[in-house]
Amino acid sequence: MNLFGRKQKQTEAHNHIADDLSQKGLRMTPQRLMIVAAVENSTNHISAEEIYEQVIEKYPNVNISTVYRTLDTLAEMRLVTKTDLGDGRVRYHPADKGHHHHLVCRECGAIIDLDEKALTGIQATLLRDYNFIADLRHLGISGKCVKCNRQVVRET
Amino acid sequence: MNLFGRKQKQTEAHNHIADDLSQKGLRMTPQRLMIVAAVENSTNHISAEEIYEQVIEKYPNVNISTVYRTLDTLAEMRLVTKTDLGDGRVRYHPADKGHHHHLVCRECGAIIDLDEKALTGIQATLLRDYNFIADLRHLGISGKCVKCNRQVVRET
DNA sequence: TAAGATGATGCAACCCTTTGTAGTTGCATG
DNA sequence: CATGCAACTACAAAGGGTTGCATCATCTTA
Repeated sequence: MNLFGRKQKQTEAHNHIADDLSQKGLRMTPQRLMIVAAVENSTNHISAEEIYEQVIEKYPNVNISTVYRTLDTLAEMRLVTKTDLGDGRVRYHPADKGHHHHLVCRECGAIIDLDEKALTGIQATLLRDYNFIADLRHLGISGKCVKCNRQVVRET
Repeated sequence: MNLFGRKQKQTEAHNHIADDLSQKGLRMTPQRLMIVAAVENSTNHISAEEIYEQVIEKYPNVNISTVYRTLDTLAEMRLVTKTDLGDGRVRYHPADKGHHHHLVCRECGAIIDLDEKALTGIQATLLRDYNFIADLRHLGISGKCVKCNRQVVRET
């Protein structure tokens, strides 16, 4: 599936996103085309820097601030998700490729994928008790994995 | 209560933290003394920049990287907590002043305090199903508050 | 098709934070 | 008290990300 979950071919995908953009009075530019393609073609989560490097290979005068601005725009339109795993750089992911969360081990850096259903309970709680619509897509939760915890126990 | 929840007077608090430090082979320095005092005296969450400004008033040649390194050390020792509310700067808080989470509205920036008990359920789930010890102290959850959600509904 | 309006971009500067490094401070041991 | 070692610090530089601004591109309407 592509970024939009409808068609297979990139050109059609881009036509579709171009539609989405123009519905909001925004425009599809060559820069945005390449940024969208980079996110779409990444197998897993991709960083802004990695997107930037892919883009300037074909279009060397694009600025990285354009990459960030485009990604923010796409995130606002809910076409991509931003995830802060706490390692100092934000990762991007096509929104239709499934949502999930990440358990990040503070010690060894291991990343454990966590199904999004695991948190639907608190999402409901927050809505009911706090009138708050929590956006838990691609949440990064820090902590300690079993392996690292065992090590501490051994040492002590 | 002070940062350590035992004595009232700062000097004693600092003696106590000095003990904690030296137990780990670390030292209590004048810089650390002032940084600890700044976190301790803040009524709510304080940023590194704010701590830095307090410190250099009395000790003008302290560098901000020392502030960051000290805060990281204190966080590792679980004496302070770091919270990323998503506004581009991390806040610090004495660990013994109670844990809670924050619901941050993506639209208006409102911050709703959330009791830490609200998330103990998923903490247990993550431990049981994923063998992961989640550190949910002072978590920042982004989303949309009722007020902003109502506005969108009205507009549409 | 010309004019105005609005969106998008590149560039430079800046913000917050981290990191490398060389020099210092303080502790422990002989 | 000298020596060695490890912790600590200031400074500078860099990293990831954002922002202000002037310019450019595109769209609309007449």
